[in-house]
Amino acid sequence: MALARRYDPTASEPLWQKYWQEQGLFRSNPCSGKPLFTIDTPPPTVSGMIHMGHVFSYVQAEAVARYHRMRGEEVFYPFCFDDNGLPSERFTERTLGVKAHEMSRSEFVKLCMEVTGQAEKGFRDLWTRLGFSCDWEEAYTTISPWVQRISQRSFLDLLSSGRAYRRRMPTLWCPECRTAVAQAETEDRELPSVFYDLSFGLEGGGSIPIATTRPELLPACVAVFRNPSDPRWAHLEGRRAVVPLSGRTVAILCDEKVSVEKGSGLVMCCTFGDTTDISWYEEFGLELRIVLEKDGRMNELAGPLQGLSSSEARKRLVEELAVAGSSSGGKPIVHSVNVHERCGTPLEYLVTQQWFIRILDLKDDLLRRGEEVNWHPPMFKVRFDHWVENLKWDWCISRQRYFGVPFPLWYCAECGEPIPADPATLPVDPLEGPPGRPCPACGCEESIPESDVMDTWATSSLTPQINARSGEEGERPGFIPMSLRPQAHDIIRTWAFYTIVKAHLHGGEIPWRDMMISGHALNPSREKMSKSKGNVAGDPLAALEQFSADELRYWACSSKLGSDVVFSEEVLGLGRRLVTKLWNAVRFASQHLEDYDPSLGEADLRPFDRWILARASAVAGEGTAGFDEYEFSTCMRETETFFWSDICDNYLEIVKARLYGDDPAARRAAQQALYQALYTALRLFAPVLVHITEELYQGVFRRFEEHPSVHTAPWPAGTPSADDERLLELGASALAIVEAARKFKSEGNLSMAAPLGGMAVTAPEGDLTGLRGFESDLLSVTRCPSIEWSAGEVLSVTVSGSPS
RNA sequence: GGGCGAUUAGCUCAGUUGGUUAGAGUACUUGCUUGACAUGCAAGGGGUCACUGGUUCGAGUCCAGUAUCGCCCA
Repeated sequence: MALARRYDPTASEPLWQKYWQEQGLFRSNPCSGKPLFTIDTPPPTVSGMIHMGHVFSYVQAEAVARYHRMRGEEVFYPFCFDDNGLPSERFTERTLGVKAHEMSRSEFVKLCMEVTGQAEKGFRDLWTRLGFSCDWEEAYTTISPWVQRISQRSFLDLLSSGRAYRRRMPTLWCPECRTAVAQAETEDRELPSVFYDLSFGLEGGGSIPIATTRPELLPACVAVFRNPSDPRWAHLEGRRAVVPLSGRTVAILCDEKVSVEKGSGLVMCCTFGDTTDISWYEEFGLELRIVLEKDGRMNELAGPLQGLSSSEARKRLVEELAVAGSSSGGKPIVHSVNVHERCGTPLEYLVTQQWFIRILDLKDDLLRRGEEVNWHPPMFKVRFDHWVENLKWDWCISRQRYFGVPFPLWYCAECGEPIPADPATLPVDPLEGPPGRPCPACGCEESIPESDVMDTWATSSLTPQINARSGEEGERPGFIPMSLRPQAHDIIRTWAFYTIVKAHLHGGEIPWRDMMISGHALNPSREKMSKSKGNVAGDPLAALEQFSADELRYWACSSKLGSDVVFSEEVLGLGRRLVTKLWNAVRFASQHLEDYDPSLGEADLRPFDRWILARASAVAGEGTAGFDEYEFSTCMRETETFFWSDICDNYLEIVKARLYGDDPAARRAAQQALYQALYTALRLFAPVLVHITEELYQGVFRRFEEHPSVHTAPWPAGTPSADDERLLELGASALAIVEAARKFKSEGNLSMAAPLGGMAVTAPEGDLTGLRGFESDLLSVTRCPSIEWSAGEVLSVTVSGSPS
């Protein structure tokens, strides 16, 4: 069983991945009777971007899965892909250089399937190379028919319970993607703009200054507002303003929402420039003047500007206003603009007909659900709470797009009443045929299919129901709430939030008991990596050419849960160092374990042997406590110290004399403790350093153990006894004696192998007997002929050199 | 503007409920070819725990405020 002189991860890692796959070690078996630990893996969006951020958070969750498997739990750990939806569409458009609206829906969907299928293969290869223990038999994609069926059934349920409603109203609209979007899909960006000073006329003579960043919305202006407490404009009471160029007149109204400090204290209200405009429109019953079309271009209300994009229109209008003397120019500013997170395009507010899930009335319920979930680390619950408290819109779930789950709906051609699909026929695409039943309201036989598709989150918020096969053949009762949702903190407002919404609406429960929230991987300049910023460092596949999977995993698990971490080659180098050290230490130990007999008990163990086992126990206890709180880095740190410092630097050096010596009992005791200590360290490292630990397990430990893999071996339980506590104290004192000897040699520029003349040790009376038990090992490790013991207040050591 | 988090050795970070002299790795210095490993081993130097107040016998830790940075939401 001699191990090679060097470990070659490039050759070994794929072999073990293949071995696990062939052995089916990670297939979950619901009939095993073991306690279930179910993981609601968030299906990554298939948009062609695999980056270190994915590796970072998915590896952390994977290590947790391995830990629970070793704890003897039945781990359900599926993998999956969120392939439907806008990100995939944009990815397909980008990859193939096509535009969705330039072809039929079915043609485009076909292209999307091909492109995402390719990308999914890339993901799967990457996860395999990282040594993931997910159950590929449980893989699903959100576009697959049975997932669509669950998603459509969810919609029909919400429709019949009155939660889903359709309304024509101002909605967030992306002119680039030409679809409605939800509040969660927007983000604020600081963008440069110009604050223009316009001059409005007053009916009956005079003029008033109005500042705006959006002069192109002048044709949509329906009122002017002032703050009622602003004395400057009190004289405008009851008067009307004249809109420049067009000469239309609009009312001058009062509202507290007008900022007195900003601009001139007068603002124009256009339908719609922002959410304030929407609230004024609703509150004051203003006229609706829509000038922007769904593609972001001006319509006939804009007169000569018709057909121009809003930025072109702005330019032209500013020129015309200058000529007409209605604008005195503007000053450049930087302000925060609400943009679509997928494409960065500033959002418009258009009046369109959309489907919504009513959630604004559920804030209290949702906050309570958030309370029921265990958040790790807890601070992220605050982010969830704030999101819920600040919700402004019901959840808009309809998208004027193509590659998504269709609404299972038609509308009556006569009265417009929705005709839901028969649940038995799901999944359906209404574009492919009629509903097969008449209008429930008027009996009319003719129908118009709904051509919108659902928001991708409407489906991916159902991952617990998908994993539970809710309403499907092979339904898994009692699956919800699942044990764990691992995810990164950027998708709390989307994935976590929507999933909690759906679990609340469908089952009146929480989707999972625990959440573990990962941080982000940062590039070396400490910036969040994002493709749009072009600052992505460390492409995972490129990194796997340079570093082994275990090294990457070491990096991902070396920081506290939830904190953002720099992708650092330095930390990867530490991982490499540790893997090498593990290899060398176990290789050395294995040379002395040829004749190891595990059946010999612990009766002959010497104090240092008992000490290293007590340390193993203590470390296992801390590692276990860490993993139970999803703090994998605690386990890694403690185990690394135990392995490197206690086992390698101290214990191995101490027992070398016994291992090489000719006292069989002393040697057997060292073998016993060495084996147990290393086996414990190996298992504590196993969830993270998955390949090297398996290689060492198979090469050295397997012939003494019954488990086919280190990853199915039992997790070392740490239950230090009272005796252990005492041993740890005495061991620390004994090591202080070793340290004194080493210091003596180091200061004398001597080799550690140099012999000493002798040592005089003073120790507290109560420790003396215990310490003398360490004597023979102390003498051999320090190369010292004898120790003179005496009682004293505190431990002190005097070393004398060799007389030669 | 509101909120969350961070600030500890040159660098990257630990520091549990307040309790001796604040730790690790790395970098640095000086040694050591020690019967696994020089990707190693030993020893050493290096910190006003961001700042200002407060509570306490005692504060890196608790409280209030300030500054800088990051993130989330307006």
